[in-house]
Amino acid sequence: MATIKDVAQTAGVAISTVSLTFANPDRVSPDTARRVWKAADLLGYRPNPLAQSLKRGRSRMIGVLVGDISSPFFGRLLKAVERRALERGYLMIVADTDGDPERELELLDQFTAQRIAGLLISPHGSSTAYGRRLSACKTPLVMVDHRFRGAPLDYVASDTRMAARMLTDHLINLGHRRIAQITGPVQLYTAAERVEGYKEALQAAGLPVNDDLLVDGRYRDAESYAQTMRLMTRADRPTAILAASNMMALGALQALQELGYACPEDVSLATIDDIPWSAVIKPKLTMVLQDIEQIAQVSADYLLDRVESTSPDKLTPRETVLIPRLFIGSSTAPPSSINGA
Amino acid sequence: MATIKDVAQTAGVAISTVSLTFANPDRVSPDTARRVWKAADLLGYRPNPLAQSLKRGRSRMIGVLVGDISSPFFGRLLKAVERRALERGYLMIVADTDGDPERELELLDQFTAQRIAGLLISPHGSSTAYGRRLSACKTPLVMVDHRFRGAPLDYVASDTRMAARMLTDHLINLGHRRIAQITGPVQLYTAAERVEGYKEALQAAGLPVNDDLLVDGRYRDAESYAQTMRLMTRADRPTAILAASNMMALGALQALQELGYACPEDVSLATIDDIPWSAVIKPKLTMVLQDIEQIAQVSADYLLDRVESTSPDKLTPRETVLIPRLFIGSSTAPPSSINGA
DNA sequence: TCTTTCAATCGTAACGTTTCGATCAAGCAC
DNA sequence: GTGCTTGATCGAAACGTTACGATTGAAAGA
Repeated sequence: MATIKDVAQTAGVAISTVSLTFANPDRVSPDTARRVWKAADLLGYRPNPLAQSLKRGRSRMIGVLVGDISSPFFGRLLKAVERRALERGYLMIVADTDGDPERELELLDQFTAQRIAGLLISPHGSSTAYGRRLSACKTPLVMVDHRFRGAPLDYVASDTRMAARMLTDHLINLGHRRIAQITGPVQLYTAAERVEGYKEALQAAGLPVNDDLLVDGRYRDAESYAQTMRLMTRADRPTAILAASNMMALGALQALQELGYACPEDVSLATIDDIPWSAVIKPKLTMVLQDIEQIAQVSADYLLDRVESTSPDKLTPRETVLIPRLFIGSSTAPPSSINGA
Repeated sequence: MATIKDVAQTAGVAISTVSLTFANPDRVSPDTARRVWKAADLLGYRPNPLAQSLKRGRSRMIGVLVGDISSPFFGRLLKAVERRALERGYLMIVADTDGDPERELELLDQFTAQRIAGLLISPHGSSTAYGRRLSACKTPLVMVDHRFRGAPLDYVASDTRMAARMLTDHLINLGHRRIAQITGPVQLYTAAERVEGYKEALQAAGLPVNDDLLVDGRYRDAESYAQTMRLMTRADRPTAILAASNMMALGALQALQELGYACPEDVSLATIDDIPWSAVIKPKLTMVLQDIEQIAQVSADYLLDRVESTSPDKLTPRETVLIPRLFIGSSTAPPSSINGA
């Protein structure tokens, strides 16, 4: 591959002049610029990003660290982030943490060793040691979807507490009194928020909060399936279930079907997050939708703005919390008189 | 960050000795090695991958270039590839080509400029110029899922022709005679193969191949929806539909539902590729499953084997074509007497 | 005792950039 | 003609490694 040296030679100028021509064309004479460009063109010159990054101490790559690459949410997020980053001249390097904070920190180290320009992270840790590590990171960081409380970092997500609140309100309005939530792991920010939103709604309606009705589905379909099985075989089984994620909604739905409960006749089901194939799932699930592409674009822009800022750490943390949209499907209905409160 | 120089200083040895210690510990005295390791540990030294890559002319990253990051197939593939690559000490950089060959080649250039060690690619081009560009690439390449005919490159995928054949055979065995296929864009390898498998099955059964029954759904749900609408409103409508991808199966299913056709009573539907939420979709779709994790692991290994080989281009191209598995759901049944042939 | 050999270690030249201070010639005022 | 300014260009050092040839010093062979 042609190097800057070759270009300099064929253009008959010094290496530094070639470099200058690309960095700041106005500072060389029009004639020189033309000669340099012609030579570069002729040789098919492309600057070596490795050399550039080494010199500059920073590469034109952003890292993305998420809990599960293969989930539909992150799939769409990654796609949109990659597109936005590319538009702004950055490549994307991604890794899967499996939701494990240890792994996450190790990957964080690997990424920063690569001198990435910035990192989009969905943080899964909760310990203070973990928090220290996050805050100590010198490369720009933006939290997306999940958040670590107390870390003064940019944060982009949709209002997940409100999402839970909207769905719970909806179920209450339909007349439900025994509403269960299949939650995520509560040490996770989003999971905790969804519990909060749920409680808020109940309290606002003057309904008691019954901890028995909060079961941990670990954000996984299999766990949710099992929890739903347990939930629905209890004497005081709920008349409505709020699944805190789409995967868990599917687990729950499957359990209901296998137990022979009709939805929404016997039990209502509502969920957070869109399901790609929601159109063909019967019943059509009642859910709150997030604008994933919007989250992706805003977070990528936050990150790159910070990256390109002259004093990245002096920027005060920004936050965007998007309002989700309630979609009422056919999976929720008033409780039947047999089961109703 | 500590550099190799700092380590050398605190260990009281030359820089080159530190380098040698990490590269080939047996070639330094045990005492020196211990001192170097201690110093490195003390300073928290991590070699700068940018410097290493610049010197070596190759980085420890692999690129992945796919048509749609957000599709469930590639989501799972990426996850497994990333894991395997990481195990072998490589990071993954990924980009979305949107199925556009132009974009693909541009990205290929960007990736090779980064001196990636190797590239996993799902090639979407078909022109000879495109083929030349692929073959001219000096970094190791492995084709996955899609393939460019005639390029002497490693290739990993499941036997997609057989998949189509299996499903068509199944439908024929049930008694169907008018079987439509909603195909992908036929200039794509996988799409063409799926058509071939379908034709093979028909011919083997002595049935005529009717080109009217082959409609292009472009591997997209919306297109498939429209094509199904068209297909099912014809006088000689098919009694069975084979959708060449999961997305297209969903589009077709939705169209059927909206037209009021019961599946499988009025029309059978079968599809290629697993659907993550197949469990809760009614009816349970008859489909062929591919072992995506296996594809991912084999392709990553092919790529890294080639990367780490001393003469990568002398290795003869390897090929793994996995046998898919037929799952018979409840979406296929014998044709009803009214519509039957 | 004098070479020879060999393992251990070292110095240095790359890899391809960027950046900063130095140089140079031309234009201008005096 | 001298001194200044200014715009264009240049040379060289640096970024953090690797790898090769050179240099040790001590053990081994004659």
